[in-house]
This record gives sequence, C-alpha cells and structure tokens, in this order.
Amino acid sequence: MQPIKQRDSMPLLRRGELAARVGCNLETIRYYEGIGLLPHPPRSQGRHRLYDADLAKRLRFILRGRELGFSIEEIRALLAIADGGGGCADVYALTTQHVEVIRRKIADLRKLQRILTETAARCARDASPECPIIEALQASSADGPLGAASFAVVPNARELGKAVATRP
Amino acid sequence: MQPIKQRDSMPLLRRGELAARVGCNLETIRYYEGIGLLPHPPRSQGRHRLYDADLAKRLRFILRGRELGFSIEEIRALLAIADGGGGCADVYALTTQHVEVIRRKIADLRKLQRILTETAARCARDASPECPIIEALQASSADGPLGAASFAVVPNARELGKAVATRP
DNA sequence: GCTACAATCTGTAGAGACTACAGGATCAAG
DNA sequence: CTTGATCCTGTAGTCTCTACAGATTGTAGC
Repeated sequence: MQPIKQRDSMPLLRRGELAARVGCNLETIRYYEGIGLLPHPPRSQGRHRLYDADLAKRLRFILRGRELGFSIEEIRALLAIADGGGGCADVYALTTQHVEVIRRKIADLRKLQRILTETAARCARDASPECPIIEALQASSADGPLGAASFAVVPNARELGKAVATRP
Repeated sequence: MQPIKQRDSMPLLRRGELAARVGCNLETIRYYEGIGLLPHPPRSQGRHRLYDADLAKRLRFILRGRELGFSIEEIRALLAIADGGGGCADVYALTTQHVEVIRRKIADLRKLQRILTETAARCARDASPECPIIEALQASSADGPLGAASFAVVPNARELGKAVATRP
C-alpha cells in the first residue's frame, strides 16, 4: 500500500465515478465497505469518500468474484490470502482448499457449457415449432444431476452487467 | 394441454410428493406459483394442491433452467416461447450468449486456480508468498471501451442439486 | 366412525446480497 | 455566491428462496 497521493493516471475517484468505472451500483460500494470487504477509504474535507487505483482493483476483484459464483465469505477469504494476512500454513490451507472448490466449479460450468452448446447446435434457429433447447430443458436431469453439489457453490450470484449506477 | 384426468401413470401428486419427485424444496413450488411461473393448480376438496404430469414437467423445466444459470425472467420468457410454440431463434440467441458468458467464467476460474496453486506451492518454500489473485481478475473483459457493456445474463443462479424437500 | 399423526394450508418472517429513497450537506461550474 | 449534481447517513425495500407457526385436511389403524 502506497501513500494516497497519486500521479496523474487516476486522480482519486469519488463513489459515483468509481461505480461508473467498474460498472456496479453506487450503493454496492458502500455496502462492501460496510461489511468489511473494502476498507474505509480516505475522505475529502467534506467527508466524501475518495478511491485510489488499489481500491478500484479490489472492488473489481470482488465484483468479478461474485460473478464467478463465490459467496461474500469466500471472497473475504480470498482477499485475506491476497492480503497476505496469516502465516504460511494458513495460506497453504486456504489456497488448496479454494483450489478444490474452483476445480468443481470449473467442472460444473464445463458441463453446462457442453449441454448448452450441443443443444444449441441442434437448433435450426428458424421458426420451427419444436426447439431442441426447450426439449433439453424439459428432459429434466437426463445428463445427471449436473454436478449436484457445486456449480456456483453458492446461491445469489451477481448478474453480469447488472445494475450500473442509478440513472433516472 | 390435456384434461386433468389421468390414467394410472401418475395419480395427481400433492405438493410434498411433487417436491420429492423433482428434488426441490416444498416451498419453492408455492413460490413459483406465487410469481406466476407455475399456474394455480387444481385443488382437492380441502384446498390441497394437486399436480398432474404437465405441471411436474413445467416445474422440472424451471428448475433445470435455473440450474443452467437462466434467471427467473429468462425462464419466464422461455416458458412463454414454449407455451406459444413460437420460433426458437430467440432461444438460440439466449443460449449462445449464455455459453459465451460461461466460457469467460471458466477462463477466469482457471486463472484463479493457477495462481492459487502456485501460491500454495511457493508456500512450501518461501516464508511469505505473494498471491496476486486480485490482478488476475482485473481485465476479465470489462475494461472495454465502455466498461461493462460486454457482460450478459444471470442473477442468483440456483445451486445445482440444492434443497430437497425439508426433512427434520 | 373415531382417533392420531402426517401432510397441507395460509401468512409472515428471515437469510443473503444488494438497491432505493429521504432529507440534509458538499462540490464545482458559472 | 448561487445552483444543480453528487455525496452523506440511515433505513427500508427487492429478489429468490427457505423456514416457521397455527389452523385444516388426509389417511391408516382400530
């Protein structure tokens, strides 16, 4: 972590600017600060939050982590690893443990990808009455329970490209 | 849609039986009815819901769609298409778009996996290994011309194989 | 038919992760 | 110095389920 004074690359963003830049909702930033994923940023004289490039990166990591299906707590753990908090034993345990979680996620996503791709390939894309995609969905879990225990490993995944800052 | 009277293949299930059969939570069925994904089913004299094979199929469709990462609203759209027998060009578009999102997720997860694995390995030797995972998820596709324009699809994906009916 | 015990019914509350709004303070352009 | 956009804080609402409470039904056994 460096002193907060910047070059001219990024002149300290305020909350709304940061939200626009990373593509999240304005309030999400405050929310992440509130639950401790983002540190309290420095403030202007009038108590407006000011974000530097490091905080922006951290925020992007969190947002993408959510999209990838990690829960808030999992992201908290990943950030702890990145922050180099605990000793080497802790880091080792955490990393290997997360590698396993990620391995399962990848396996599940691949399965989804395969199913969706194969199904789409059979689709005529015209106005034909029967659609293989619809049928595949109805086929229940013919291809097995689809990983049954992992996919996202988490409910409530963040929708990609959702909710950018409010604009009435 | 056929008349509700059945042969002996499926003797009209009640909510709990249906939940057990399709592998979802008891209350989820009522929830989907509440938000209009499932129609109000016929009832017994005592107002117990009774589900036939068609409704079971529809429920499986919804659950499967959620597992595959479609949002509730997307599923609503897919169901409308299925109900209306309309063309499947839209379905195809939605699906391929989906596949692309999944492809990017897999790529990012692989990055994460690689870095975490390397960190764990270095942990055996170094005292304080660095773990640059935050950097790994920076570019991930968002930093295009207008930031978050290239994203797509899903909120709150249903975790695969989650929540079977409640059993204390 | 009557008695139990399970399963459903309704409505409402809770979890997790945001998202929106109200009423006031601050910033920055003119 | 004014003014409209932005930000502040706190609190309430949304979405997708899931759980619970108290009242009714369904049904198996006597």
